[in-house]
Amino acid sequence: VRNQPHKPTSADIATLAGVSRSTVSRVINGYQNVPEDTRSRVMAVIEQQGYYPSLSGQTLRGKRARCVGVILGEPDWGSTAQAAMLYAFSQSAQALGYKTLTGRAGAMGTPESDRGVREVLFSGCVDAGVFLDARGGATLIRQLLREGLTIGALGCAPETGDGRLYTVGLNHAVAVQAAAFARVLGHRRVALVCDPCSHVDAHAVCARFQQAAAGPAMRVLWPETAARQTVEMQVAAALDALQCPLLLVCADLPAVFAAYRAAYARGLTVGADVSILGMGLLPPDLPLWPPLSGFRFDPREMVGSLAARLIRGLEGAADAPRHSEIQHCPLEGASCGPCA
Amino acid sequence: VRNQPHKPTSADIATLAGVSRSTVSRVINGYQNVPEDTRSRVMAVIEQQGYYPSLSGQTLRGKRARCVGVILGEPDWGSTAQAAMLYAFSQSAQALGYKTLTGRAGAMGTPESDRGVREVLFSGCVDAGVFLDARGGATLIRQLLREGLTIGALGCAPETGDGRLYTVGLNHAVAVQAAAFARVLGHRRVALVCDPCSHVDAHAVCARFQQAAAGPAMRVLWPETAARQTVEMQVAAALDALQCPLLLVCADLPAVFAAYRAAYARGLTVGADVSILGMGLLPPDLPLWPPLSGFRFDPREMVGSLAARLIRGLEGAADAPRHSEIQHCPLEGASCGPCA
DNA sequence: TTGTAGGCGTTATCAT
DNA sequence: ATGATAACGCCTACAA
Repeated sequence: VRNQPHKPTSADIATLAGVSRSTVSRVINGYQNVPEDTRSRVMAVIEQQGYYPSLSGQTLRGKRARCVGVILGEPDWGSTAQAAMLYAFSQSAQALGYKTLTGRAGAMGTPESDRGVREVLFSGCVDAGVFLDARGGATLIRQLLREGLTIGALGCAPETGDGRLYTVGLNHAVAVQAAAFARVLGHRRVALVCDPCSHVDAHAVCARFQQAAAGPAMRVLWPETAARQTVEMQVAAALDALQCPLLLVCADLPAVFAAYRAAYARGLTVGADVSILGMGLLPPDLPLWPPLSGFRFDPREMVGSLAARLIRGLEGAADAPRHSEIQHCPLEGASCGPCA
Repeated sequence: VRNQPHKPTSADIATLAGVSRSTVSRVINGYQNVPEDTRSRVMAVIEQQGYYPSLSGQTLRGKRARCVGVILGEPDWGSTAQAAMLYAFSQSAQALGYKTLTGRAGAMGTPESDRGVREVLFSGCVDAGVFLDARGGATLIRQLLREGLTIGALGCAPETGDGRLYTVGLNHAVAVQAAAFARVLGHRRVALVCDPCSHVDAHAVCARFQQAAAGPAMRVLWPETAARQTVEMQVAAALDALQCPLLLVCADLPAVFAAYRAAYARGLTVGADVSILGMGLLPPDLPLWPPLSGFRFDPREMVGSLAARLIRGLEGAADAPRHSEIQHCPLEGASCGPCA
């Protein structure tokens, strides 16, 4: 830290404890071959002086930094979701004794963004890098892996082989279950809604739903144009195209919000005129009325799994799975009723 | 980064460019006295080799790290609000060219938490520390200031004198305006709701509202017990104690959510039977129906102001204000109607 | 204009 | 069991 009067160093501790710097280091790092009385004498001085080893010194010397670099995605995109992930990742890493270093973000794929990423990952005080939104970064990530880095990524296809890429995905079977749910309730007119900026798995789950649900008994609306339209436009288009009662299947949080807003704005009753089904990464306890029905994945579980496996891998465990799929759980709401 | 084949150092660049390490350093740091052809030759090698200076080496040598340590508050408390602040702070800092290092958090005031804080701030690769929830940490912060650190803090009284403590607060005048608003609409029965875990300013604003509004024309309910009760309990108590129509003044997001939920659950019409007025740190575009009325402060503006002044101070500007007060703006909703 | 040398705080190696 | 030493990558005062 700059401007600091004098932060004690291991040399200060050594002098005060009447030992050498090596012995202080041995105490800090818990070496076995240091007798109890020496150890306690040194520790006393450390406590009393408020000494903390310098991370710069340690990493320079080649020690593990116990720190993960975090790369955020496009700032304007899904800021709520990304904020939750950043926070959850920091918490998970902290619980495992790791710090996180967050650096410059930007639109993936531009030279400027690549520079920002490398500035963080090559800073020398980071053991691995995590991309909270890897879309558009596949080339960069492969490059970094070739250069020997350990990487974690959200929204990125898992690597085959023994690479050091850790990934996590949603169990796509949720789409089959959601389609069955809609069928049992008798819905015949269904529209899929998904933010263009959403996690890649959201789009995959939509595709899977369409495949599982489409048939003579059910018409599923999911226009090509959805990938370029805001959720508000998608919802409006669905309400214009389909007759009530209809079902909106929302694959992410912005879609859910847009569906509720549009229903209220048009004076439609949620759960009767318009049914809303959530299916994707959704936080618990949304302040919606009526409460949301559907199937949700927990964002915290997702990043928690990534953090845990990545750090286990960093600690040397060879058996940390490179990829995991998280499971959904039902949301017992009232936003999706039987089709009148 | 560990396990990396060979990250090029300034010595490698020097050899390849046919100059000495000092010249490479001069190029990196933009010294003036290096001729253009030398500079471009060195830069070419740097680009081609993908060289990035080691942060550890730089900070060890005494250079500014351009990195701010971020201390989170209690994990379980107000996680949504805190996630938003962490994300917003990282973004603001990044925009100013600073990284953020997030380390172990914990209940402030315990020895274990102090250790975690110091581990981050004394790591040697941090120019300042920011507490996103300084409640309970006043002693520690004063201690750190005495030790010469630069600190930013949310929810902490500003320091008088020329200390290096940067703070930010809400303009309490919002309470006066909210009280006037309630009076104009003719409300006579009012209850204040505020999460016990909320930002300190939320409680202060509540107190100010009570002071500004209480009188023969208006009864303001804000029991002592509120500080120990969940927002759900506070809302329920208010609805039981006061006759409809009544006004719930909500000083934070959990309070707003609880108010809407309770109204719906009891079959009361928001804006008629129950009016809801938001007054505090609230995100924009909440998916509430009817939309929220009230006065909101922007969380991003708050941390943005803190980040900007703190970093200006770190950059050597003597005139960066130590404290700032952010202003509220109206929320044009329909959740607070005239009292029938 | 450029190179040389010393040191920032730490730890691994070697010698005692 | 402990101390001396070198090295990690970088910056800067000084010398050329």
